[in-house]
Amino acid sequence: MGVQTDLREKLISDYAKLSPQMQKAARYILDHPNDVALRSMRALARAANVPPSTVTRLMSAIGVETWRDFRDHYQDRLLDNPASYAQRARETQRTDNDSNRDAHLLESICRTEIDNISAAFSPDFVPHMITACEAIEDARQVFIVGSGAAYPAAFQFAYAYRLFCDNGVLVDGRSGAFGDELRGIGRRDILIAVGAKPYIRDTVRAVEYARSQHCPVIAVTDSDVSPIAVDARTTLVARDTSQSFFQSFTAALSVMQALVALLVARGGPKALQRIAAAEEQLAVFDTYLED
Amino acid sequence: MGVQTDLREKLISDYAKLSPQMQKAARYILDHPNDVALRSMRALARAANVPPSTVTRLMSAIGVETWRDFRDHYQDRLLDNPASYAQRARETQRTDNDSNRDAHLLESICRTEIDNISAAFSPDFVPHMITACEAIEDARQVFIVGSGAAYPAAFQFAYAYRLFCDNGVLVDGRSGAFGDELRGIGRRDILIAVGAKPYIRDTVRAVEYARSQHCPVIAVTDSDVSPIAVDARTTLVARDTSQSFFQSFTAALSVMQALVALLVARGGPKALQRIAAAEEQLAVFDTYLED
DNA sequence: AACCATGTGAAACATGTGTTTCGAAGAAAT
DNA sequence: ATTTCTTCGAAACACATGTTTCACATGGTT
Repeated sequence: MGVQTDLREKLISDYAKLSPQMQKAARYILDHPNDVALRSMRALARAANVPPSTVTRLMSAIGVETWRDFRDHYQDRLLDNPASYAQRARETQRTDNDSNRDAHLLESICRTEIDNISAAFSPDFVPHMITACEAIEDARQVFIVGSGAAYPAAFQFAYAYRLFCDNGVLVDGRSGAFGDELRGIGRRDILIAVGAKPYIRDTVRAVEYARSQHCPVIAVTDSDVSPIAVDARTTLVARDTSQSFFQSFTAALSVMQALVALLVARGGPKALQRIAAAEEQLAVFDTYLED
Repeated sequence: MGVQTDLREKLISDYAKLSPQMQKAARYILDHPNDVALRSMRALARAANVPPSTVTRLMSAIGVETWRDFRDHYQDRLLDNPASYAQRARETQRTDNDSNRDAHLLESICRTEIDNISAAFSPDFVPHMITACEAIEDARQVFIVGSGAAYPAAFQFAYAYRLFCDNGVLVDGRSGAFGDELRGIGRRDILIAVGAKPYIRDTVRAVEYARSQHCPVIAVTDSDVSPIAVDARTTLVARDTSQSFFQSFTAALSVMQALVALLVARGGPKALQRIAAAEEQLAVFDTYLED
């Protein structure tokens, strides 16, 4: 029985009693354990935005003699836990009892999610993404529609977009019917529609309505031939392959986030300025917890 | 420039052409690859019973600029940052002219997202996930709270959970204040709280209230020491590292989806049956588009 | 023999490392 | 207001690190 329990636990349990700066260091260590094993103390301190002395002090605060002891602990941990996917998969398959079936499922989910995202961000994807950006930048109003499981992705875009542009409209059917929210949509607007099979009727109808009003559509969907993608200005394909019964909208969410990031990057300092203003406003409303 | 294939191969193939002392160093490196990642060059030289200059010479003999490059390579291997990562990153960095900046950004976003998901599904994560499932299965009511950028993840879980269980409550502050929705929460319930830095006050307050009512909490957050995770029954850490200005809740969404998948898997055929019923109901309401 | 070529390790070097010290700044208590 | 007490970061420190330099040795070739 080791005298020292796991240093990570110690760090967590003592966290509340540490001084603010030490908390910053402790938090960085908890969030980036590999940095402890692989990088120098000073480098870690820099990354955590803390002077080196704080880290030394943290060591004695949690009862560790020297940084070296601490680092050795993390190095040992790194050597014991091979992070390799292949190795993990092999191990879980080797002992296929009941408790490991869950682990195997999670492993499989993880791989699928990564595959989906990788596929979404293929090189062919870039020009479509840029086209979408241009369309959004030129639009008078930006409507976003996504129902059911696709709603999170639509919401995410609308939420982030609102922070630096005020011409976004999330069409979620909450303020009355879909028709109300889409009123006045036209050729100078853009509709971003998110959805995968099984396609939700409301979403498809919104797309059809927009098309009838000559409003171009950006489709974030699971296939180039999805009903959402018919006659779309651009189609961003985000696979929803899932290990479970449900579709996975992880890739779609990721694409939406990437779209926002790209818009901000193209918007330059002006966009950043607006974001700063929005953040300040949120701070005024006491939305966030102070550190 | 030719991308370096695995340095280990290079070391083996050139072994015969090296001078005796360099062979001694090379042999030690081949036998103790982890020493390269974790120990210093001088320490490795001592262990190999060779002066430091020999190791430096070995570096240039195998065409590596500096010991640091060599060590980084071995560190990446230890972390199992698949070689394809580094390779893809270098390729995109290579063509870093102005026209490709967007492509580079997207590439970088993709890599970060994958990192986040990988980190979230680490092996240590499995037991926490199982604990969370058990807590949910035993709970009378399942409250889900997540504001701002975390809302998509919370919504996603609530939406999917509703398809096979009817004791889920999404606390979104829409039907009145947070307090109303949390009314009656107690020790037999469970609260799933999603949030990352900067922490939204309402979410933290919901967690504190739940705790004050002795209701256990499952925290899906960005750190073990997040205010949301204080005294939590289980903490599922989902990093939100992002290339853009915004946090990325992709990993959190993925974790929530995995939680649902696991619950269904553990629920067995009964859960599937309920899902089928729910789907049928949706079909009755003409929600989906028929093929 | 003299000569080059090559292999080698000790020492020098600038920089980086982990730790300690010290004084300032602020809060808490008297 | 004065005194503790804590927290903190800059600077100093002694040592380690990766690299380069240089002198010396060895062995082979003229």
